[in-house]
Amino acid sequence: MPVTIKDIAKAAGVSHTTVSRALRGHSAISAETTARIRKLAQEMGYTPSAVAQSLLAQRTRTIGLVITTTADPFTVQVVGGVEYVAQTAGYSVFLSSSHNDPDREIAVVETFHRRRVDAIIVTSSRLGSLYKSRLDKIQVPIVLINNQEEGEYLYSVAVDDVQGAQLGVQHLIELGHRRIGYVGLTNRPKSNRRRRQGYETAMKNAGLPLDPSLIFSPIPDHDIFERGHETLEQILQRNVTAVFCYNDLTAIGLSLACRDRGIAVPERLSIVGFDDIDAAMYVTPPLTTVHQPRFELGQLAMEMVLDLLNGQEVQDKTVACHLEVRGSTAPPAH
Amino acid sequence: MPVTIKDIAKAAGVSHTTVSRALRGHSAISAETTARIRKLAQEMGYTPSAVAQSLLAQRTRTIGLVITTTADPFTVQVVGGVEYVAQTAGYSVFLSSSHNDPDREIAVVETFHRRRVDAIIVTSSRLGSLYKSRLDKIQVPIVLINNQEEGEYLYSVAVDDVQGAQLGVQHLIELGHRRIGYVGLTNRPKSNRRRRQGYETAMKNAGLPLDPSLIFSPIPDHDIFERGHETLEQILQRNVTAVFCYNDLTAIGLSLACRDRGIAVPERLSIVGFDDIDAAMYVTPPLTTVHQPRFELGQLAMEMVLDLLNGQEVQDKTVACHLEVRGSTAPPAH
DNA sequence: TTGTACGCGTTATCAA
DNA sequence: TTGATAACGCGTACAA
Repeated sequence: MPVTIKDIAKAAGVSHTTVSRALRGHSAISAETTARIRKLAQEMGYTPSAVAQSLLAQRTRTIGLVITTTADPFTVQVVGGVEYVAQTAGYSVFLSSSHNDPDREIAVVETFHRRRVDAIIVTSSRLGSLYKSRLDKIQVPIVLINNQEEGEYLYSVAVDDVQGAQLGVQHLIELGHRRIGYVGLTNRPKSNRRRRQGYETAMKNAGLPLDPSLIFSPIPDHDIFERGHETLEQILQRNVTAVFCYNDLTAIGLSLACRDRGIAVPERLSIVGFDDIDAAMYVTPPLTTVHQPRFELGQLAMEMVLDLLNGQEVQDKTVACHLEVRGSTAPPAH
Repeated sequence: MPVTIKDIAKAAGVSHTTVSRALRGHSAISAETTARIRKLAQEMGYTPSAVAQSLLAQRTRTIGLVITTTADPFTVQVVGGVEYVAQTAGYSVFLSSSHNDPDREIAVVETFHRRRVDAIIVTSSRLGSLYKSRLDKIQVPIVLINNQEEGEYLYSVAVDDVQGAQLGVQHLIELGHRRIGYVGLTNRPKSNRRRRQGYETAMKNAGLPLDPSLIFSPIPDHDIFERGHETLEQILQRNVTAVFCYNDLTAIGLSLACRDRGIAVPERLSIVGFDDIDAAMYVTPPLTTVHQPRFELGQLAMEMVLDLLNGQEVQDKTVACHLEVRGSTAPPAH
């Protein structure tokens, strides 16, 4: 059993109230007893119980962080950002994985509620709408990262998909490409729509025509190799010199298909991805891609939590991406 | 404020004791009132407070996990393993980074102690010995991962460096290599000694001579490129056809130096690493390496914690590695 | 300047 | 079958 203020009180021959005050530097305690008690506390190895303090204060200085899985590299850096800000502000972080399983995600949130966390941060949830119905029960602010669901008590921090996609497509345009394709992903409808919108904006801004036949939608069920091959077939028929892909995995699948088929990247086809996952740097050729500031997303989410807990007004935030130019893009061949 | 059993008691016109019992399925409460109270609790959105339960039970069902940084890919999978087992067993995990800063590491442990975690798991700590002195204060089991410090209350789970290194060297021997070098790292003395021991065992088992001039020790201060070049110089003078490296970063540095110098890998020099970091798969050629079962390390550490909390005897554990054969090894040239 | 008494939400003991 | 009371460790209003 850890040492309590009562133990110290007994040892010092004072009441536990005096000990409590002395340790907290209360002005109404004589300098002498304060010093004596502090020395004693030090010697006895006293550490206050955050559990008892939490019960009394009705506040735990704790937040719950829900991630999909630690195997997802995206998630990991977000965790770093959240934890960094939390630690600096004196908050502790509960971490739990949902493994992309809605039931587990509910269970995790339930557990956080039992633990009386002061706030919850959720990354890449597929069921943001679920929270709306449970929010009256969990009387706690919930910040969603990269998951824009509307609704009261629901706050969000997200990457600027439109701006990011625009950046990637502009890069291709500046290289001299004119027939640029968009390779989407239908099982992420919202962000897919936004990234496609960024693509279209960039095309329009450059005065390039929007050709619907240049929008490709691989079948999500297939693995990235199959998808890459299928998409490549279509791309080759369309006489496209460059493509912007919904994400890096899609882009890498396509790049591998090109290698299989003997299509030179970037000479014959330039490819731009989105996310900047670790693999993007290591594939051959290294992938030009739109970088998501993951650590910053985590930081912002936690800062938003702190603001909310301080009773401040907050509004949803988006974070700008930047472009990582690598080896998968070049001017068109002819 | 969340709903408490007192609120329910008031609404049901019974004492809070009855509510507590009804919710916990105590046998001495009539089936009727039990049903009535449970229904009420459901409607009012009651969730018991783990904080209050913890205070009473003197047990939080919480553990603290100290990592270096989320930027370290090794760490991340360990977290996954710990969290998986913890969640299954009904424990919640506090996660905190030390950023390899001893002062922060102390602060983190101190915070965990304040939170009254039931146990602490520490990955890749450089100051395991620090815990020995603080252990009387933190009356809690501490499990170290990949950091074998001896001492009471200190438990450890670690990868089997000797076995792993042996595996890597055996592979080279089976390919037909006879002059095999060991590239060490002096700033990790303990694991370096064990991996070197595995190298020596494998050589001896195969009846090969142990030539001290085949042991290379790059200067740790230099970056991996410099180290790679320096080591390569020495290797070329020694007429070695294959090397086993302390870790993947060292191996990759060497591989890059080979590319710079026009030394063909694996034709002219076979290279084996240790760790199996993500990059190992992506470099050219992909690195043959000894895989550390990171997730499993985390699982074992948490299982050890559960055993300890159940009052069972535990002993330190090591986990076997396996070999990932990729493109950086081949039979010797001549 | 210090101490007494109470309450935070829960469970356990004892009594009714 | 149910209820009153105490306790976990701490902070605070009030009293001395």
